Amino acid sequence: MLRISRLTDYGTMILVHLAGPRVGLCSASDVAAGTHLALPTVQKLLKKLAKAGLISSVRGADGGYRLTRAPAEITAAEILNVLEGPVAITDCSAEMRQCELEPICQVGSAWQKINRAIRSAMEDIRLSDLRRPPREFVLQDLWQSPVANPYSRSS
Amino acid sequence: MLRISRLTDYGTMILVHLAGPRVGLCSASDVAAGTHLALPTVQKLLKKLAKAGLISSVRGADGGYRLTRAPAEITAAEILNVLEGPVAITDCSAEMRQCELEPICQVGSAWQKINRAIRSAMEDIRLSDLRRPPREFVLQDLWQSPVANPYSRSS
DNA sequence: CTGAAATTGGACTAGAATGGTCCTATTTAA
DNA sequence: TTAAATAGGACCATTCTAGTCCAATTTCAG
Repeated sequence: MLRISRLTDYGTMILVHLAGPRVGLCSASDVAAGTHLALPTVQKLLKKLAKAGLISSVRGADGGYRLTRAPAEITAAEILNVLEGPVAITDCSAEMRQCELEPICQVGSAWQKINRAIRSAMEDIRLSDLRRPPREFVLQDLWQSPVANPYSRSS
Repeated sequence: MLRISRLTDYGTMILVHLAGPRVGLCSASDVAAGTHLALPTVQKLLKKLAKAGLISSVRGADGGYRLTRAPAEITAAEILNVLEGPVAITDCSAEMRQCELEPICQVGSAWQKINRAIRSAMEDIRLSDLRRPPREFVLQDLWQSPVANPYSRSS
């Protein structure tokens, strides 16, 4: 169905939480409470995000996590890349080598083309755009057809 | 990894084959031979494509399949839709109802935005664009005896 | 020094999804 | 009537995913 995994969605929620207005150093428990996700899952994802350098960690008592960059400096493409792996529509487009079917397969490089389109769409969206607007606003805005979101950066 | 399934890739290869220059009614065996995919897999996919109306079928001896429309009239979005299901980055964006986390989840409608970007990128690409430019020596290969297919297990 | 609160790194498992095959019924040309 | 096709599923092995848990390490506070 061409979808991201649930963990990627969770990871994004976590990043959004860490990008919150007055959030400093957050422990895993803080994040779990803030996002309503299960603690073990949050721990796992925080480790992954830290390893990838999107967030930094402080160990020991009173430790926690925080973003390494401002929310406006982090693109959706980056987030997907970390949580989901590189965007690669097909096996063929994933690897640098050409697949063994290459002399046979009649499908050209269009998948790559689609790939790039997706990637560039996601590079236009920042973590700061992912924060949902205040509640009243959402209620009237959420189910509209392809109209620009007033809160997004590049519209 | 945000990728389409292998079957979707195969299905696209099949459509590309049916969109070939002087291809009329093709039996499943013809398609299997032309694409070097395993016959049962091809049969399964042809049935699916026929059911979705992308191709039409003729039953009985000398039956087969053919495209219902010209290759330039079929978009990649449509193909993905049939083979992979609707493009829906997250569960939230898949269904018309709002998810239960809606009052809690801070992630806004940006996934929908990414969704639309992907969809529109794919509506700009037609089946006719997916055909790779003809290469004489390659086309000859298509009529040779089946070559070991790295994707299929038996025979 | 000791204990509590954290992160780190990985192992483990149940369940779902995927890819692939096969079987039976039906249709149609020769 | 027979052979060559499609139609519609059933079935299974394997992989992937989501979620949990454990043992080790680090650090702050008394």
